Amino acid sequence: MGVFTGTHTNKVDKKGRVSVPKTFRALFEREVFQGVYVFPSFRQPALEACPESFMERIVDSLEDLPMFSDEQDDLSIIIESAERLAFDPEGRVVISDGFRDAAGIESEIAFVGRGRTFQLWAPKAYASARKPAFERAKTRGLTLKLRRHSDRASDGGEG
Amino acid sequence: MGVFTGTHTNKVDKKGRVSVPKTFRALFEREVFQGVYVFPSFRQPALEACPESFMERIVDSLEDLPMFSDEQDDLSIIIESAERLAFDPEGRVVISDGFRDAAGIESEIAFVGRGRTFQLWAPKAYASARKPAFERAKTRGLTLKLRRHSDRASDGGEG
DNA sequence: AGAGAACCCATTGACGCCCATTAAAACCCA
DNA sequence: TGGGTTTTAATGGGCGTCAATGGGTTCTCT
Repeated sequence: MGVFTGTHTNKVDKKGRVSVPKTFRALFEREVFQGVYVFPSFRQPALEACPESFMERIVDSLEDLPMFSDEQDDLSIIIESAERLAFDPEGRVVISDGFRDAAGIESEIAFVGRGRTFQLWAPKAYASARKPAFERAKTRGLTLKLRRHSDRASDGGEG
Repeated sequence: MGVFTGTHTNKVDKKGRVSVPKTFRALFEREVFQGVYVFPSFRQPALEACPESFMERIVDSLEDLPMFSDEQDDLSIIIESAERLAFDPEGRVVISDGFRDAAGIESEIAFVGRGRTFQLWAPKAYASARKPAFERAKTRGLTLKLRRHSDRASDGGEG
């Protein structure tokens, strides 16, 4: 299946195009739509990105919230603001001016793997946001309870 | 299935390549991706390494935490900093400059088995980190409660 | 017709692939 | 059990391919 990992920095050209890293593009092979869905993060000065199948998962999850509830209303902004960007023949996408401004992106974009999704950052902003996160992980001694081996993604239940 | 055990030291060449011990590589036979995922440890001056299946397990475990939560954000640094390194035809991988610096690695790398994962150390650093750990285990009389036999991670069992 | 978008082509530099060599462990037979 | 042989892992370096990049051209829609 594969996951988005690592941080890869590529250049934005005059036309606003940027190459999506090959290792990321490889995870789109089984997607019907060859391109990414992008929307602004409301927690960080960055953009969130994912394949179409994951966007559908978000939509489904939103449907689990009560219809007409404040929560559903608010979170729906993800869908409302999401742009659908197709790859060009060389595997590039065009980031709109509005999105670049929102993330403070200028001449370079850092693609940050997040597992089933990834983020787009201005390299500097990412560096300054990541450092404290690493420190927190170190000093607070963060731990992660691993799923048991067989406990596959099947949404079954937790151990 | 097999586990990563023991400590094996190999040389790093001018290109930053290092041979992954054959006994370790043998445990990748059933993996789709022939290579390792590597990320800096935030507990020790070393690098953590694992097969893709284990990295997916980490991703799945992170998904058990709420999307957009602080906790998920902080722990995601594992995935964000993880590099995906493919084996070359001779079973070597390239360790980036950044990673070598982070672990103080120069001309040699010690591969340290950790069961389902393994670590990469500068041999000297490993030697000096291991001694006190062994002493602690001895003096504190550490014990381990074993899982019951059948309590397998029922991932299909062995062929 | 003009603007914007999608496509095509050329360049280059890093990385993956291939071959040759060395070192060592496993094997075989006396 | 020892010596000799064979296989295989580890190492080193040269070369080709492809991902990333930049620019130019065609197409489309208003």
